[in-house]
Amino acid sequence: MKALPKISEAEYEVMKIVWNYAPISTNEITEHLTRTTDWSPKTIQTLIKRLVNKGVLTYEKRSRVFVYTPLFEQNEYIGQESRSFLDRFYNGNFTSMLTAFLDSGRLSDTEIHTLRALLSKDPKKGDR
Amino acid sequence: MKALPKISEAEYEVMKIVWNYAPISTNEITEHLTRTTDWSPKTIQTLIKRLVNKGVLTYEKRSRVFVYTPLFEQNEYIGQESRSFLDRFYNGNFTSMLTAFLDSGRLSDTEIHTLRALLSKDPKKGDR
DNA sequence: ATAAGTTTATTACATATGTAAGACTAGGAA
DNA sequence: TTCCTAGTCTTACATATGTAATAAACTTAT
Repeated sequence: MKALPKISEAEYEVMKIVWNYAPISTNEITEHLTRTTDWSPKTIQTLIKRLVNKGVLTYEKRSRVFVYTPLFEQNEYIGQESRSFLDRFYNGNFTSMLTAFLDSGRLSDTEIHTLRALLSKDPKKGDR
Repeated sequence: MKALPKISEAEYEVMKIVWNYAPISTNEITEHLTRTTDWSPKTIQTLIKRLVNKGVLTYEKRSRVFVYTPLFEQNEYIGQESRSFLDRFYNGNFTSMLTAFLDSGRLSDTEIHTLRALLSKDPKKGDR
């Protein structure tokens, strides 16, 4: 799996919308984002353009409007980011991260319970 | 807890050394980093300077050399980064992250076992 | 006291990012 | 067919980051 292009923080906000509603036009993206941010439509257009240049989005021209589609799944991207995050801060070790979270008391008893339940489920076949 | 300054990727490499060996001089930092990176000493000095400007490091002058000390703990910083990472990619929800990892088969059976053991330990008193 | 050398400070420059205005173009109305 | 306007493309500018060279300053040996 080759490395996916890096998506900046602002660009990622755009992508959240696109992943959710693709294929989607500039105007639709803008509508969504002006509700959650205070960005000018011009700014949003710049971000979309950059995402196209980076190879994150493609578009198709529908009469006078462009309609955008992502070139890879959100999950793929989140997976890549998660891996690099774990590498950077926990030596690539999920266990270290959990330990740190437990030690810092950032997980509620309920959450701990949920996590334990998740881990006790049957593993998927073919993992080994 | 106020937000800690943002540390860039290259700067973080410097900080890993400083957190490990502080108080530490420019030269010592440089020695460590030239072993693991191909950065010029000049580059490393720039990074150190920026860390001081950002309020990540202080220094003390020992005759002609500066000796640096971090202004906050690595754990604090990793905690902040972890929080913002979880927010950005998993809606602040640790459980979602674990689910994603389990689904993508990125955790070995052994690791799953370790995690479960961790979660079954007595919780620390005073958490609730 | 001064020169030499070591260490710190200033300046440099390209790319990335946040944020946006202005120029250009093509589809649709007249 | 022509013009208007919505929509896209180009340009802009400040800050951040990666990467470093050059200038200035301070210690210490002479």
